Amino acid sequence: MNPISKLGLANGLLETGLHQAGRRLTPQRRRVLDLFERIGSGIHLSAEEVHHKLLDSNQRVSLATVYRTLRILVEMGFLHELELTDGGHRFELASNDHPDHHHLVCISCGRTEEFESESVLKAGQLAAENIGFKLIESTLNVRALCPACQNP
Amino acid sequence: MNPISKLGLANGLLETGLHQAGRRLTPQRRRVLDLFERIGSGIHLSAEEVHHKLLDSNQRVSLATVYRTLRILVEMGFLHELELTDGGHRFELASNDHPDHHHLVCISCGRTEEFESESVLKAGQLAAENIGFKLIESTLNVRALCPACQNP
DNA sequence: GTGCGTGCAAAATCTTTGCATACGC
DNA sequence: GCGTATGCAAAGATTTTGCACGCAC
Repeated sequence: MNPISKLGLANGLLETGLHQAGRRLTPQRRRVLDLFERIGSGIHLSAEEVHHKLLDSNQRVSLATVYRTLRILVEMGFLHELELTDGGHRFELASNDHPDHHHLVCISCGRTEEFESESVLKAGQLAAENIGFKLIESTLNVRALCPACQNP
Repeated sequence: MNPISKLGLANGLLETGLHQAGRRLTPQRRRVLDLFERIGSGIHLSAEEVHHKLLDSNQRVSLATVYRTLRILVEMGFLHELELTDGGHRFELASNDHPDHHHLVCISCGRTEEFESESVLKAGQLAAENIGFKLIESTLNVRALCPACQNP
């Protein structure tokens, strides 16, 4: 799966999904999703960072529209919204290559790594079933100290 | 372990811990921690809610002090800071009865349940070790649909 | 052409901070 | 008494909203 085909695929899905919801495919919405696909999965951006990166590429999108678009893309499943321990929310591409990955965050320097775990998925599924919940997704946030911050 | 003895214990720990850090045990700090102990573990409050509940009990503490105190209590390990999917941050008592518990959140109505899982803990530990991180704590957030919201 | 989406600026939230006063130690 | 903590109000940071215009359909 090369970047070109992924990009085309996602744009098609984006258009279809928007139209089904009575929404429109605008250049701004395409620009936001394209940005995430260009930088690849596993990168976490804040709304502010998305805005700046777009401006850097000469793609003018207002910050308010970035916020509105991020919310829509999360709602449609193209992006995941992350709640790591620092301030504002961050967003990343919801990639099929890494369907259910988790985050390790260094509480000292903020360095973030990702990992996957089948047993975490199963444990979440089991816990949900036990009380009649239907699992949608689960994310494990591990707060830790990275090697550099363990030996200052 | 009854509520009285727990309350006394935590207040002693609070005082000792504060003094070790050159800080002081003030009525405001005691009020915030007492509130969390009165309502018990497993309840998640926002700063705003803490403030209102204290006012309801005729315990005047300014909102700014609530924020400052919550940060200190988290830092000292008396409270856990949660990042569930809705807006602001929430806090809960860090109870020894439930050392490492996780959260199931209904994305439709916000209903929140807790559960524990040894395998989640192990998976986080393993992932941290693999890249040389030292685990501090891990929390699994499961987004799901509760029974009521599955059958509207 | 219709009506959703955008940009702008203002508003709304949520949280932190500066400073004078109060009080724990 | 010394120096931290508080309360208040103002500032910051982040996110949302109202409105007129533009553009996707």
